[in-house]
Amino acid sequence: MIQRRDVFQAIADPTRRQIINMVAAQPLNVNTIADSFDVSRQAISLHIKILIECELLKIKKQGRERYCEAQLDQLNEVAVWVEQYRQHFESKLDNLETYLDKLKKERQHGKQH
Amino acid sequence: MIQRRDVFQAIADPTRRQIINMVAAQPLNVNTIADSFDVSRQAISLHIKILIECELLKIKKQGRERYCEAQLDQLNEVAVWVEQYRQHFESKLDNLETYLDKLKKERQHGKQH
DNA sequence: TATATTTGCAAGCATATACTTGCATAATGA
DNA sequence: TCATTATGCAAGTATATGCTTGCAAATATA
Repeated sequence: MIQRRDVFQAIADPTRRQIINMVAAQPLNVNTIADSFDVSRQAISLHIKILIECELLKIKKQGRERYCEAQLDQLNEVAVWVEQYRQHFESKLDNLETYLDKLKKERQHGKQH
Repeated sequence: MIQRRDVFQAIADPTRRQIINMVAAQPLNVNTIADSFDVSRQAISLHIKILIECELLKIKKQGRERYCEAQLDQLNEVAVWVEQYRQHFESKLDNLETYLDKLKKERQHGKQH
């Protein structure tokens, strides 16, 4: 049994998924995140550490505070893995395609970078 | 710490992901799956049990053999969760699109039903 | 400067997880 | 019928995981 630390394992924990959810909406410092949970600050701090290791989170130091920002590129790995089975659970392949077309068009003449 | 047994946790293990991969291609009995791995049959049997509990696998008994079939509807939960953050990793959009095109072409003139 | 705040690090603990070996059960086939 | 095959169940073990409490370091504030 080798110690894993990959994205799949990172998002396996519901607390970590919730943390991702919070910081995806807006960057938050460690204590603010910790306050939202019943467990200790240390417990949350460890979750954050794991998310950083998996590069799902990055830290911006601001004085003594550390702001956590979502950095979810690595989720692409999960997306791709799941997508390959989409035909198995829905045949919504076309739907997704439509969705991607829409997204792409939005990018092309939208408010993109 | 409550014992979890959800889809996210199920796919967190690389061995289980590989099992899903195998049976998604074709139904296989327990021993055939186990033979593909270095660990004991029991270890694989437990992984299969977990996948069954999460309804990612179903069993068709055939005599004394138990054939494992992929039943990946539950992966939709993961797909939906990841999709909500797609805007965060949109740069890889084209990659996925290319991938889906490939999949679609395979469907169109492949050995598909 | 003294105190409060934000945070990390370390040690310790209970439970979960992944694995093993041994044995039991049921179906198949000689 | 008896050996073989496919499989599950149970007990045991090592490591991982998620958590706690205590303490230290760095920054901010009175």
